[in-house]
Amino acid sequence: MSHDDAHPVSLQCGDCPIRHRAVCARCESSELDELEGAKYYRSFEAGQTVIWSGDKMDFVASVVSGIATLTQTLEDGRTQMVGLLLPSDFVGRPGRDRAAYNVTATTDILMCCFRRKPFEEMMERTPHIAQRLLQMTLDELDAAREWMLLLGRKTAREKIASLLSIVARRDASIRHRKMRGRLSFDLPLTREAMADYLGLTLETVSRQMSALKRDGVIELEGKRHVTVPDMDRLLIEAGDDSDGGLIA
Amino acid sequence: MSHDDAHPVSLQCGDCPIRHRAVCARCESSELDELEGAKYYRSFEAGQTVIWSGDKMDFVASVVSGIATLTQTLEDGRTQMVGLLLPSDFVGRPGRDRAAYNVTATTDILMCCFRRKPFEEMMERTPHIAQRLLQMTLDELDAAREWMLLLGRKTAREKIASLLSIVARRDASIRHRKMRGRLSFDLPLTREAMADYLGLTLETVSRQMSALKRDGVIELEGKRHVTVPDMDRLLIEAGDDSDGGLIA
DNA sequence: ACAAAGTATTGTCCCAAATCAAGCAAGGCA
DNA sequence: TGCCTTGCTTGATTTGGGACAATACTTTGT
Repeated sequence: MSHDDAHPVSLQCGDCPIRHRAVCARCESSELDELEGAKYYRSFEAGQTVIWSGDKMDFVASVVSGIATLTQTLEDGRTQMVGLLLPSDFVGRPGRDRAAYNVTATTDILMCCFRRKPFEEMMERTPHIAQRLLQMTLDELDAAREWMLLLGRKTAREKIASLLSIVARRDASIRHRKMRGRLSFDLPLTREAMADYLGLTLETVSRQMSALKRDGVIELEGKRHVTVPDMDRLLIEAGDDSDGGLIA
Repeated sequence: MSHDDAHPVSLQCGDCPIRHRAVCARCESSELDELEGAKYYRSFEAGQTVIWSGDKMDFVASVVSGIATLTQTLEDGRTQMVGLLLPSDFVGRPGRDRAAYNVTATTDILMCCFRRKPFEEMMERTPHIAQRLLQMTLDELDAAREWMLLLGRKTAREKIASLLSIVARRDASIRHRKMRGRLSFDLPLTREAMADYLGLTLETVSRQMSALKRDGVIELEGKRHVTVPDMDRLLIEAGDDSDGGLIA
């Protein structure tokens, strides 16, 4: 499938950094023991394709660390990102044996995998897994619908501002900072990936980034490090003043 | 909340037209008995709003008959439809007490409702409900992602052709016809609703409908009845030749 | 230190779709 | 019978962002 990392990683579930957010979040220690026995790790380097849409997919997985993207394409090459996979996100679908999307690592990534069949059987026996997966799927559905509003109705400038505020929010939540006043963070995406996510061309992304910088909404150090002097200002630029709660 | 229909409808779950597709699809007869006792029906007239986004929502429901839309709006009025609710589709989210979207009846509609709290408790006890809801939610997530590709990357003409082929597919599946050659169906949406679904203006929808008619891709009798002389041709116009499998 | 590849910015041109603006057909109802 | 309203179509005009192209900047390898 893909050239996996050679180093066999080994982690105890109890020490796992995504223990409390992933699909196993609700499991009790006995249930965790069973997962512990069935899991295996795979890692991919930045840029590698994890799975091609349409390929046979005999496993499901949780992202442990790193970032990956979920994309769909039209046969003439037009590409749309349909999901951003962050640590604790789930990949694959129980009950389906072929991948529906391309999955690509944008940073080095570590995934905690289970063979699909055993996982499906375990889900039948273990409501805690199914319950958590339902919750995660409902959250993703909400995120997808929020994104539909962005893709269908927002201007290029609003799209960029929305993406920046989402990345800012995620960063703030990981680092336990509050979403007010000045804050800065790294963009984990290239301009092209941003374009694929927002339904724009990379040139338009570049132009709008420059425009937001010119207007003082953001400051840039290098290409990837963004500082937002006034978060409220950015949220107004994003259009959906209220909350805009995407991706936790 | 809204002026419900005065006629108290009563149906046996065993005779329910959506019995095999709704959230209760996997339930056994004992489980069905419990649902039978807790359910109640509500109906809404075409055009009525079922729920406003942000409103308190103390029930969940299945659409029994009729069609409703799920929409999101920006405060300046821009509107994006994020889901089309057909018979057997589920409304509301266990574990959340406020509606995230506007729900509007586009035809007269009948819904099978459950108070939220009892439903949540029942879900804990009844894996069959949770399993089915997970399956339905995963399907909706796939549909939402397919729609993201449409909104982000398709042209107006492709968007219209995609919508028509989806409605045609659904109609064919209900009437047990195959999706080949000549077939015709009613559009359950106004031009404005189509525009909100496709991220276009209603003028563009109208123009592209006319263009597809002029080019012989579709024929129109009145505004709402569409005949497709050659389904394959329409699928090619939709851009995603392969399958394009949205909404079952 | 230089080449080569990948990533980003900027400029020019142009078109698809939005916007603004009538006009038409079909009910509903007074 | 004529007046509204609602839903739809069509036309004229503007514009946001796409397409294509040239030019930087930044890594990485040799």
